[in-house]
Amino acid sequence: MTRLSGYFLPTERQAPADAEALSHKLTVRAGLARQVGAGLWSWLPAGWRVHQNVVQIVREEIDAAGGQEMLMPLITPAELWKRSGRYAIDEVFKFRDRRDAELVLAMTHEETVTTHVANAVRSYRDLPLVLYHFQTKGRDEPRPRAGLLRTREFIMKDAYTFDRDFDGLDVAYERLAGAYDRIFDRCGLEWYSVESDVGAMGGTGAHEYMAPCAAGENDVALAPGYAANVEIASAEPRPVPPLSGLEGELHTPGQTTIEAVAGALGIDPGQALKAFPVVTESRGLVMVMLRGDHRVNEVKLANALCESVRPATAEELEAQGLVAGYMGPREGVPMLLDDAVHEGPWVVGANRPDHHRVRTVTGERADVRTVEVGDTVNGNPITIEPAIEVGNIFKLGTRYSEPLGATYLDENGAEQLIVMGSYGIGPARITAAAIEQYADEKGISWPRSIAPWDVEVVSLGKPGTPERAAAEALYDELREAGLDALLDDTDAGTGEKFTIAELLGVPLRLTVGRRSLESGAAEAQVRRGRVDHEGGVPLAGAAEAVRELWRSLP
RNA sequence: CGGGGAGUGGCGCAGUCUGGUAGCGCACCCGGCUGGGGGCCGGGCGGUCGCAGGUUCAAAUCCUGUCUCCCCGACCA
Repeated sequence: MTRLSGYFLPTERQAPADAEALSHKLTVRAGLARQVGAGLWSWLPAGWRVHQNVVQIVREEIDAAGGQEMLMPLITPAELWKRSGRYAIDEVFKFRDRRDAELVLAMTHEETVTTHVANAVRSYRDLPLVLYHFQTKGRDEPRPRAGLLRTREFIMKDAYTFDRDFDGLDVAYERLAGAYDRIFDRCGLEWYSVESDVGAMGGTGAHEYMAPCAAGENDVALAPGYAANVEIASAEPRPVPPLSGLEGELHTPGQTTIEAVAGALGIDPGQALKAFPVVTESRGLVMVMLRGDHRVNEVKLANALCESVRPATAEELEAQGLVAGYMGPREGVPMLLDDAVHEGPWVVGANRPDHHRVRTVTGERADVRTVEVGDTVNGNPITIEPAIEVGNIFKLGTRYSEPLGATYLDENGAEQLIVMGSYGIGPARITAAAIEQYADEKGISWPRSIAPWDVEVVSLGKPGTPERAAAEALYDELREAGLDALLDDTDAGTGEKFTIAELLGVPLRLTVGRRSLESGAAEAQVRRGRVDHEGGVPLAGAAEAVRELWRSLP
């Protein structure tokens, strides 16, 4: 029973001055959520309805995939995190209780759930398992941003699978991936899954579920049949003609950038090589060489070298006789060539001021560049677009079962490590993504599956009038028919009611006023596209017509 | 963490440079009109200027310190 009079829906005509992202502005303007502190938000009643709708869809699909819902605490002993090795992560909220015991706000629940499984599971007969919960996560983000998009406290659905071996994990992973597909479809999002980086976590496979939108924090490379996070994407580079007409030493005074060198020599930037000196713990200085028109991808580089990298310092360069602005291959400095760098010839730095030279290059090769627009995959040019990560699935393997001692006895009585997967979804991000993807200049346009209400009845009549009575009757009838209806029975003016209805974004709006009484029908407008439904819906026996119309909505 | 910006009624802002005791629009309350796109008229309530200290006869305004928030980047299971 929801009447707008008396409902806590504080709308704003203007967005907060510091809001940038569309979903941030609309979340506040439509009275869905309010900020408490940096990255800390309260859900207001209307917003919480949306969140709950998303949660219910997720719950149904994870249950259907064999999930068993439970609940683990937000506060956890630091000891667990020290054992798993995650205590050192900066984003972990750490604090102490009155007895000075160290505690942690869980950022996810691998440690906790694995401990339970380690204690309870003894035999291969106890596996497999899919356990999950919806629980608040604490993350001390260095930079919360964009309203609900990146917060320091948020509810996540995190699921964990426990299997006897990697084959079992693959099966569970595929089943959960199928559930994820259905979840995002049902939520009405435009989405795709992309391969993602597993590097630091030591997993064996991972996908991210991305909802494209302007406020997205991730860049995704797309081509027909291909989607990958730019962090790890691979593609064929734009071809460049072989270098010709130049050889030997080149005088390039003051030309310290590829653009300057290419401009002065009249060559394509892709015919010169760029040097990117990095330092790793085990290798020391490594000279990464890329085509001049390409950029280093540090995630791919770190993955290729199997260790973290940092840029070399000026002192380290000098010690090797490398000259900033004119760096090139040099005796005694190991080189790593990007895959796009063939043997040559190339224009490269000569390692002395104001000089480049032409030469061929050889060395270890790896794909370490960032893809860019103009590259191709299977002959198709790629595009790159921003997206919100709304979910991720990850083959953890034994990353947690090993340190936390989660093992079982197999058929032969031999102790084996349990093989795990983890699967996260952020309902708040789904909510924000839906706003981002479908909002127009008037406000939000919810997918019907997650909308705070199914239908909004705008009553234009004053209390006591026949128009108002008709609106009330319609509202009652819709509710009795099982539709989730919102009645605007406030004494606001007509324009204000319509404006707020469009801001709030309920998928179907029915208007009952004088005209309705004359025609015997309530006007119906579909929020998506603001399309008037021809003839409206009859006031007599409206529920059936409304239900049918509602079913046809996006 | 680096760079930039901002804290003045619920929201959006002006006032700060050039100290003189706080103002505008919207919202809100009361009355009336209006009643199909945040309508109109009239009358009201509400802030001590993020916080602390200092200078001064006098501080939103000048000085010092501090807290908070936002944006870009770094970072980000």
